[in-house]
Amino acid sequence: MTWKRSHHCSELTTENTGEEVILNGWVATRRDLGGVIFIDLRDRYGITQIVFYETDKNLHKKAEQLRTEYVIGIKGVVEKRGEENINDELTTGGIEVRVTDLEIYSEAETTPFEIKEGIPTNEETRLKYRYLDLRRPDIQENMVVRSDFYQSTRAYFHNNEFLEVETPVLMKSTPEGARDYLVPSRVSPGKFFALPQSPQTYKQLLMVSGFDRYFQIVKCFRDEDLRADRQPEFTQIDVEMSFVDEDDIMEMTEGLMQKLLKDTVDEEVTAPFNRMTYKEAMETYGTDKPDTRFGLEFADFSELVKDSEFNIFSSTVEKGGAVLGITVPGQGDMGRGVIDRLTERVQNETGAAGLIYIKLNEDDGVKCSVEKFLKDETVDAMVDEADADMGDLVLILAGASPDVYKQLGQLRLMMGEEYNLIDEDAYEFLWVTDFPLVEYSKEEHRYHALHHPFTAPHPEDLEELDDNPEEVRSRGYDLVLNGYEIGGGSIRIHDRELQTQMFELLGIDKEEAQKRFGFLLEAFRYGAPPHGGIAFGVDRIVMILTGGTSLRDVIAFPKNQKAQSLMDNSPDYVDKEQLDDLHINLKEYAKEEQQEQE
RNA sequence: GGUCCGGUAGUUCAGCUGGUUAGAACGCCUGCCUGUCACGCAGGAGGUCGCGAGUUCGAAUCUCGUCCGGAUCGCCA
Repeated sequence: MTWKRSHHCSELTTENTGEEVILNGWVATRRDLGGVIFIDLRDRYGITQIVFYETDKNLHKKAEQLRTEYVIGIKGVVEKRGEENINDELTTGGIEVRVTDLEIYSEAETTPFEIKEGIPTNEETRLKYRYLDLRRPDIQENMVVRSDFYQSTRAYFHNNEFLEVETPVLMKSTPEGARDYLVPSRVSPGKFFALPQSPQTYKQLLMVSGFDRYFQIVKCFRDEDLRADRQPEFTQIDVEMSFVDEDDIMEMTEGLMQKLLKDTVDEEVTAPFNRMTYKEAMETYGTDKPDTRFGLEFADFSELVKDSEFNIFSSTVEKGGAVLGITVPGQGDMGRGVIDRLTERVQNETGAAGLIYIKLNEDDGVKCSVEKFLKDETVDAMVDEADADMGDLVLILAGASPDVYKQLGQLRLMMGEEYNLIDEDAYEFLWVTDFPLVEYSKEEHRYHALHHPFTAPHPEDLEELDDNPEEVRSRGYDLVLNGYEIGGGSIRIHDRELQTQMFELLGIDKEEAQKRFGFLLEAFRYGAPPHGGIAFGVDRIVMILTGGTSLRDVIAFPKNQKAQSLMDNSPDYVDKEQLDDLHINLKEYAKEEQQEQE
C-alpha cells in the first residue's frame, strides 16, 4: 500500500518541528551506526535525513534490511537537530525525521553505477541504464531547467499574440539540405513520407493562410552523422511572422532570450544584441559562430609579408592565401616543448601545415621562430599589427583562403580554453548577418543555398543574381550564443517569380520545382504576405544554460554516435511480415547482417 | 568514409621497457559500533585484461586483424 506523502524531500525545516509527516523516496545512502541508522531519503526535490533507533526494536530490525536505491515510504515525526548536528549543505539540514513506521515499496539490486552527482561513468553504460542516469540529481536539474524553458517560451509567445500550431510529422521528402528520415507507406506501395528537418514549408503556408504570428515547439529530424552538439532528433522553437523585416524578428528574439534567461537561470542580458556580418565574423574569428566571450581577434599580416624573403609567406599571399595571427596574452615565455606539442595538435586537429610564432619575453626580447628568414622590421611590424606587448605570444598560420581562417579559428578556441580566457559565467549573444545566398559545390557542379531555397536575396544585390550569384547576400541571420549557433532564420521569398528564379539558380528545373514545391508556388498565387522567421535549437540553448558541453545531458533519452538507443536497442530488425506490409525487400547485404544477428 | 583517443573487478582507473598469485579507490557482502551526513573499524567476495590470430619458453603488456565507445573532419539547406 502506498502512503501519500505530506511533504517532499526538500521541504521540511525547523518550522515543521513536532509535525507528523509522511515521506516517499529512494534510499540515497545508509549510515548504520549500530544503535542508530541514518538514511538519506532522496526524491527529485532533494534529500531529507531520516533516523531509526535501536529502542524501536521491530522498526530498527526492518531498517537494517534497507539498501541503496530501495524505494520506501515512512511515517515519522520532525525533530530539530542539535546545534552540532546541523548540515548546512541541505535545505532540510536543520531537521531530521524520527521514523515511526516504514514501508518498503520496492527493493533494488546494486546499480551498475552510483546514483551521485558528477560521476564519470562512461557514456555507453549511462545510456544503457538511462533511467538510472536520469535519477542523478544533476541530470534531474537539467530536466527541470528544460521544463522551465518550455513554460517560459509558451508564456512569451502567448503573451505576444502568437498562435501555437502543430504541423505534420509525416511529410513530403525535400531534396535540398540534410538527408531525410523516411517512413514507408503501407497504403501507397513504393511511396514514402519523410520526417521533417524543420516545418519550413508548413510555416510559410500558415503565413499565406493569414496566421500572422506562429510558433511551435517541434521535433525535427536529420539523418546525418552525430556530434556532441548534434543529435538526429532535436527540438526547435519554430517561429514565423508576417509583415516584418529583419529588425522585427531580432527584436522579438531578443525579448524571448531575455525572458528565457530570466526564467531559467535568473540572468539579465541587455538588448539589442551585437551584430556582425558573416564576412566580418570569418575575417576576425574564422567562423560564422564566433565565441565572443573572449578576444584573440585575428591580425592579418598578408600585406606586411607578401614581399618577404620567407617563401612560405610570400608564396601563400601570391596564391591568394593569407598569413594570419592571434596574440595570446601572457604566454610569451612558452617553452619549446609546449610549442612543439601545440604545433602537432594544430596540425592534427585543424589540418594547418605548420605553426609559426613570435615570443615576447624579458629574457629573449622579441623572438620569432622564422626570424632568420624575416627582416627585423618585418617582425616588429607584425608585432605592431598583432597589438602584442611584452610577455605575449603571437601564433601565426599561413595558408590558402578560406581554410586558414577556419584553422586559426580553431586554434583561437583551443587557446581560449587552454589558458582560461573564457568567462564561463557570461552569456554573449551575437547576430551574424549578410550570409552569402549560395555557395558553389565542386562535387555537384551546382549552387547550394547556404540557408535554404526560400531565403530572400538582399534587394541591393538582386541584379547580381544571374551573373555573380556567389556575391549575393541573403536576408538570413543566425543567432550565436557563446560560440554555439542557437538559432537561424531569414526573411523569405514571397514572390512566385523570384522563388522560381531561385530554384533555377539552384539547378532545380521547372518540372522538378513543380514536383517538389508546387504546392508552395501555387499557394503564392493566392496572395502571400511578406514574411520571415527563425528557429531556435532548444537542446543547445538548454545545454548552454545548464553549463554542459553535451546535448545528451539535456535530452531525456538521447542517441549514441551511431544514432542508436542503447537502452531499448533501437533501431532493430523487424519481422518479414512487417516488411511485406510495407512492400519492402532488403538488399542482400542487409539480409546477411540480419541473419548474423540471429 | 578519413583521422585521433580509449576498451583491465559493478564503477573510475593504475599496471603496458614481456616474467611470481593482475592492483588501488569507490561500490557490494559479513561482523562490530547511539550522532552520522564521503560515518568509522575489522574481515570478505568479485577479473574471458573487448574478441581473434601471430611473435615468444612465457603476452594485460609487442605485432596484425576485428568489434565496441568517444572526439573530430567530411556531412549537417
